[in-house]
Amino acid sequence: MFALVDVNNMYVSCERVFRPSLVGRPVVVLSNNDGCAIARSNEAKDLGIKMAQPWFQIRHLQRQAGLVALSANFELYGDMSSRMMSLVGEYAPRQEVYSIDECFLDFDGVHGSLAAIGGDMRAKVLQWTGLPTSVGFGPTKTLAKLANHVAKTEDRKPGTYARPIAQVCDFGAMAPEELSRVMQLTDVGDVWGVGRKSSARLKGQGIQTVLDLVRADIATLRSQFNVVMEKTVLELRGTSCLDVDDAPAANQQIMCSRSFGAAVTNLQELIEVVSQFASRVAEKARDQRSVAGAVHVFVSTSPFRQNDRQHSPSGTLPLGRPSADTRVLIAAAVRLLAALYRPGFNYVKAGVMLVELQADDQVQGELDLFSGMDAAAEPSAPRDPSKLMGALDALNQRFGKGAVTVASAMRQEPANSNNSAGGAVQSRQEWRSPRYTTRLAEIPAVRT
DNA sequence: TCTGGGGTCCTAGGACCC
DNA sequence: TCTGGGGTCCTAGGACCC
Repeated sequence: MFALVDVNNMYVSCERVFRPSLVGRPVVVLSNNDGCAIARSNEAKDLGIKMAQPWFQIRHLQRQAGLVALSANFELYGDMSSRMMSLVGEYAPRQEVYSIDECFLDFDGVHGSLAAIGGDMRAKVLQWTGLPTSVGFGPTKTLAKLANHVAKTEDRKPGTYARPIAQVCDFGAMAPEELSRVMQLTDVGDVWGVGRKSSARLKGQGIQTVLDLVRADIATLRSQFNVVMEKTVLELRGTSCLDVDDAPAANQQIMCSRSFGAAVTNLQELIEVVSQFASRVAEKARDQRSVAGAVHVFVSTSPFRQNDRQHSPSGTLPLGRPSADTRVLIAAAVRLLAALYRPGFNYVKAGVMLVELQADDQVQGELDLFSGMDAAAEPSAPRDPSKLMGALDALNQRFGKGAVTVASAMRQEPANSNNSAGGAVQSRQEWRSPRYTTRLAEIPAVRT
């Protein structure tokens, strides 16, 4: 039996832990540039705010409906997440952390009432972290996901399923006819793995509900869609195709990209920001002990600025030898950028991606053809990049992000503020809360 | 004025091989 | 006029997830 545990409205719930006055009010958390709503409280959902809806379309609700907007505080959410995950992980032999706010648990071989265990989990996470969670159990991951969805829906809109569903929803303990009824009352698009496109196509064929999908002909679906759809249907029927993955492999790609606070046309500013991104992906690569075989860079104008000429080039540069050295990756990224850049365009976004990643201890060796030859002919490759980069990471760990950085990732001209990363490229973040749990200086004060 | 930032997997089609 | 029959590998693009 599998469980899916997730935090209700994760980012908003994290904020409410430290600002209880936000409980009961419509709250949204905004994306990096205060651009869109990426998390919504139930009250905000009730106002009709959609996921990823642009802020300028809903800002009037501040006055009209008392909507509160907060800038994303990922440092806080990440820390709250690891607290929640470690608590929940105690309950089952295997745990797969699936995203920042949810995990699968494998309860194979665990005895006792799952509903009781689930209730205990929720109570403990709530008491120890302040975060509200939902729990779903099912004989497959897809069913556990669905059970979780059902529990959450019932919590938010009681009566949806005619007969009440417990706060912890266990499909394993449900009579078959009751499970069918629940499936009949659930939209096919709510199934894990059925996205917008597939949902529309399925509905075009008369498959509206989860029950319709379960009863559809699997061979036909396989030929019309793909193996993913086939597995989804098998899982909904109780045949487990997906296992809990408690030792996920290292990422195959590492990306850092961002929209700018304002459009940028100047190459020098782009070089700075691309250098910062390259520096960040280099850190991430070293963190998972990988080296990259190639660097990919893109910049783009805004499709929303209809009067602007559009230009969104991208390119990939293979590295002679795989590397996670910040200097090597910045140099490659900047070279690419210079080749992609055209003057006169309003760029609003850029990104750096590392691809062809491999484990840093499995890099193919090289025959040193230069040894004994003209030393000046050899490219000035770093002698022992790992040592220097290790020191860099240690310093930044101890003294805070950005304490030591490569010069090209810094502002080239005196910044007009005391923030070294200022300028047009700087993200807007008007309403970010303190990083209560990860910075001593921002720890909440308790009055006595 | 103002529109997120990460990732994964699958498939089709082209290049290339013998 | 008539033009084989297998394979593999790579890439771009699409769909999906949160």
